[in-house]
Amino acid sequence: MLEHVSLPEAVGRELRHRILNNELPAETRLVEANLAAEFGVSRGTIRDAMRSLQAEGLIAIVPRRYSVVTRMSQEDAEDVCYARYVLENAAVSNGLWEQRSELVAGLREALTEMTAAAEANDMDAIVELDTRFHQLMLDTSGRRRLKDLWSMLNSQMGALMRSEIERQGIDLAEAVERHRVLADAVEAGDSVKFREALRLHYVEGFPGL
Amino acid sequence: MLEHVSLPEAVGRELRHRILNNELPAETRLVEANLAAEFGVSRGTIRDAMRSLQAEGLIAIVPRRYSVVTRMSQEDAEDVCYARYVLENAAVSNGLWEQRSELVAGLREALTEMTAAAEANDMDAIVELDTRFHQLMLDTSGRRRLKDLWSMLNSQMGALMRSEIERQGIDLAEAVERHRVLADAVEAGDSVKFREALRLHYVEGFPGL
DNA sequence: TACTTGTTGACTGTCGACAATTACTTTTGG
DNA sequence: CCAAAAGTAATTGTCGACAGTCAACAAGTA
Repeated sequence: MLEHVSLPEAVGRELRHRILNNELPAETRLVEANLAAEFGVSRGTIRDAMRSLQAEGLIAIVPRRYSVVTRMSQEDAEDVCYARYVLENAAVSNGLWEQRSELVAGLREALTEMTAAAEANDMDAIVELDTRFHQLMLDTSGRRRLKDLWSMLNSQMGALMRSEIERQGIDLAEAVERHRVLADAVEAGDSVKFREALRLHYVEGFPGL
Repeated sequence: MLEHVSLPEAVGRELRHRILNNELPAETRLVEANLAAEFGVSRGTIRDAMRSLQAEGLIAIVPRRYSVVTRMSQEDAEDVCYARYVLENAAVSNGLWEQRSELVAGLREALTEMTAAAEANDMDAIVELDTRFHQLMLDTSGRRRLKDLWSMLNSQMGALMRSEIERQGIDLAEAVERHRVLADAVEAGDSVKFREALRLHYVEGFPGL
């Protein structure tokens, strides 16, 4: 079954993709009329899409002025990672350890694909799989708001990971390994070990990958 | 200095107010054209405002169908409270205890006003002061994302408090007292006591007031 | 020169109209 | 009498145009 994708949503996806891939680097100004012409839609549609991106923290809208792609400072990076850490940490304190068998299966599958993506140096896949991996944990917690809030941060996290990886040339294999430690901790049902691994994942190893 | 209030923002405020005051009860359908006529603005403006309310979780927009005021279940209430608890708990673990003198002053002031509002049975003021009280703590933490996420939940929290207070006739004086315990814990610099008080505040005493 | 006061151009804010979609009602064929 | 099809009413989705706002520059004043 096909799902409806409204124009604003489609535009939003495209713009998000461009921002995350640095085709629209930080500080780039987004002019409604230009984008409208490029995509062949009305300005209202672009406007709508830009609101979403603003909510995700990818762009900043200065009323009556301009919209601009957000530049993330080192401090911002730390801030996003910390927030994500807090949410995930809280999520695993809730019902995760009871019904974790299927969760583990999902995590293992994601890990397998992630390993392959790391070998192929496929950045897109890595970022997407990282999202899936962590989201699985949030889903299992059954806390809807925690998951919603986490999702809000996700785009910013994606932007962060890409830029960090490209800039500092992070070792993808090591990143995958860190996820494996998390999955191991979940499988072992060791919440203390898990928390420590999560802390390392986000607070120490920087871009949370 | 004056600040600009765009039409969508003004409309959003009014609608938010109506929802929080149950003038627009849960399940009410919001029809763009009707609201546009009532406020004397265009439908696009209403649309914009409704997007904000959706982001705040106050209404649900079903694409191409309708928009409807959200009904919160008991489960939702618990869920929102828990998320708020998680965020505040994390916030106080960061830099709050170092520079807490001015924070305490702010909390005390809010408490004083809250006491007066409770005696006057002024619901609007109570809800607003509760927001201020808790936001002060978030602000002091210096973690921007935690604060942003917390803000997202705030409207839902307001809706919750009102409905709970009206339904169950919660003792306002006791609610104020619980805030006082929190302020005391901050002043004493006792993080253990604070955490416990916060847990009681949200997880036990229900609508987090 | 420094400081204020138009003026201009580029852009966003807002609007009313039309198109598309959905839900509801009526008709039609068995 | 019922089910499928066709038609209709209600509502959202999208658009192009015009009005409002701001930054930057030009012109005028001491």
